[in-house]
Amino acid sequence: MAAEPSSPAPRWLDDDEHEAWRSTAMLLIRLPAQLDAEMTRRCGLTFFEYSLLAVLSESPERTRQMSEIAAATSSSLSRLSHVATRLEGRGLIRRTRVEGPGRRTNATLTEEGMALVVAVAPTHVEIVRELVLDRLTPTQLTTFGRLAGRIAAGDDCPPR
Amino acid sequence: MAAEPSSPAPRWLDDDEHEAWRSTAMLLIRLPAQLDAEMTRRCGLTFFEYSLLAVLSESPERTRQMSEIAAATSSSLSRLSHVATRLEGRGLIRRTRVEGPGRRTNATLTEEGMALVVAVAPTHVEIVRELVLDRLTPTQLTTFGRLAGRIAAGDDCPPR
DNA sequence: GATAATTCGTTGAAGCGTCAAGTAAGGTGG
DNA sequence: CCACCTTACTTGACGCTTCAACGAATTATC
Repeated sequence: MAAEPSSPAPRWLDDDEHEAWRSTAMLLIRLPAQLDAEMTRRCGLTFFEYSLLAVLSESPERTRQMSEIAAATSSSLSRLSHVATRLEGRGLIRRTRVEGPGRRTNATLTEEGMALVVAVAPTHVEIVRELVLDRLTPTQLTTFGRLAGRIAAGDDCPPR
Repeated sequence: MAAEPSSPAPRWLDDDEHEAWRSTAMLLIRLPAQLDAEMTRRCGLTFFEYSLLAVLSESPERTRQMSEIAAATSSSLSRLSHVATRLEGRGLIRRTRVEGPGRRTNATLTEEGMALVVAVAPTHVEIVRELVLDRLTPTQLTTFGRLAGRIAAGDDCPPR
């Protein structure tokens, strides 16, 4: 469990970097937990579940192929499949095999699912405002979004 | 599972807000997963485990009370306790009851634990650089850190 | 000086995500 | 036309986090 293969003198963080990293780490640790907690408490859906339903609600026919949803939500197909099983059990979505070439599966938002998305959407934006957007000025927010995007873009993101 | 008690017309997001939120959400979803994956792969420790060991390594006597560690790592006491059990099993830390008033427990970094921290620290900073710091210019990084801190500060953080 | 309340920590069960393997449906090359 | 590869999705087992309940040690209350 040693370090990397022959490390060439580590570049330690200077004070500015250290401070920036501290704040960033704090954000990464706390925000997701807060968002998820509030969503679950006030909407009965995890953040990921809501995202999934929202993606479907914006899709033609409220329908989309599983692998497309996975890409849209940055999740593994496996995770999506598990969550879809649960949401299907709750009657919020339905899965159907797509006729034609390949082994494709579509997920469709049911009426109940659509009703739920409509019902909780206001609460969702409110939570996002409380915990993120309203904590910065519009100018700061734009700046933050652009920088966050640059970090997240991760030209790499190795083929997981 | 309806919306909030009598919602007063939701303030939907404008285009700028929407874009900022998209980037932020992307960051919150991807970065933690990437950081954890790299840490586990290259260091044999999750990010949280490393943080815990690092906190101890910087403490006097390499020792600190459980509840203090929980606060320092923004984790629940329960989570910390489970992780401590595992790390203790690996011989990286040791727990001892504190004599005196109250029911306090100290965690101490063992020699092996300290050796591991020293060994993987360079890899840890390298990962942080690759995935975060080196993706922005120093100026951008400072700005980003300040804004992240403002969001994460969350004067609220309701009594969970 | 018992009862209750507070603080601190552990534990077990349940839920969710990941990983590795399996399944399904077509395509490709020999 | 059959062995093999690729893409798309599912499944089961395992590990980690959370939640709720409990246990330990002291202090406050009556």
